Amino acid sequence: MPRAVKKAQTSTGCSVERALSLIDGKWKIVILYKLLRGTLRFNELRRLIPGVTQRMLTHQLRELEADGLIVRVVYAQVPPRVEYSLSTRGQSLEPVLLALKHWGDTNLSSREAEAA
Amino acid sequence: MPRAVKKAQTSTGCSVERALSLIDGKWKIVILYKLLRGTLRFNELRRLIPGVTQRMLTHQLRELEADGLIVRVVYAQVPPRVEYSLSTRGQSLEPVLLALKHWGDTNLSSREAEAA
DNA sequence: CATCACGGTATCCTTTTTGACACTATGGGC
DNA sequence: GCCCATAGTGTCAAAAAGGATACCGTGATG
Repeated sequence: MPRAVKKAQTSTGCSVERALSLIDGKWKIVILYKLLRGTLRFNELRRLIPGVTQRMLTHQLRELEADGLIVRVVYAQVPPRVEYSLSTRGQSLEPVLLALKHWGDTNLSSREAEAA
Repeated sequence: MPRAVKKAQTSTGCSVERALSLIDGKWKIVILYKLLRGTLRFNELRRLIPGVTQRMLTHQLRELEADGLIVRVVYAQVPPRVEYSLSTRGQSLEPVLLALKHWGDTNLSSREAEAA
């Protein structure tokens, strides 16, 4: 998303905007979506999301973590092992994620989505 | 939102992404949100959304129209009169908009939103 | 010894988005 | 005649986001 408003900046003030600023980013929703089903490691996410680069994935994960939507757990092992999972707050996004998916499934039947 | 995926491009294929690409843009959600309550004219929207510039508002409205989410009606008058309202498809987004707002209201109490 | 996997970083470049600002047509009001 | 409002458009430039590519350390594998 071009970018939503900077972190919780009460412009129009509405919570919708603030909410959006947290899930704004080309991959965030997908990441959250994949994590709905459970914990995943960095490269598992990478494989589940075709097209994302390492840099982008790292970047988006860090932002999600900073916004308290996901939890990052590092295991001091070699090779490194880092697990990502939804935080309580992230889990509370489930209804939104599902509403979005439902809408997409219902109103965007692949290509013939031109009928207003 | 920096930008979601280009128009309905089945990357991860998931409908969530496609749905997002339609509502991606710094002002789209707010516009749709304002229109939930009914038809509005260009300058009414402009006044309701502080911070948006004429160019941006026009731009976002055109994209929403192109995606079939809103309807634009021009009255051949002077001064010009253009009314915007949600299309059927746009209206079907209501659950998503509300879920988002509800989540925002519930999980983002202004500033103390740091608790994971 | 060379290579692979893991989970990143760092750097550079391009594309996309957004913002600033000026300009337009027309009719009415003063 | 001059100014106002409406609903834009056009151009330019800045900022932000995203992508490509290379590199790192370590231990196990072959």
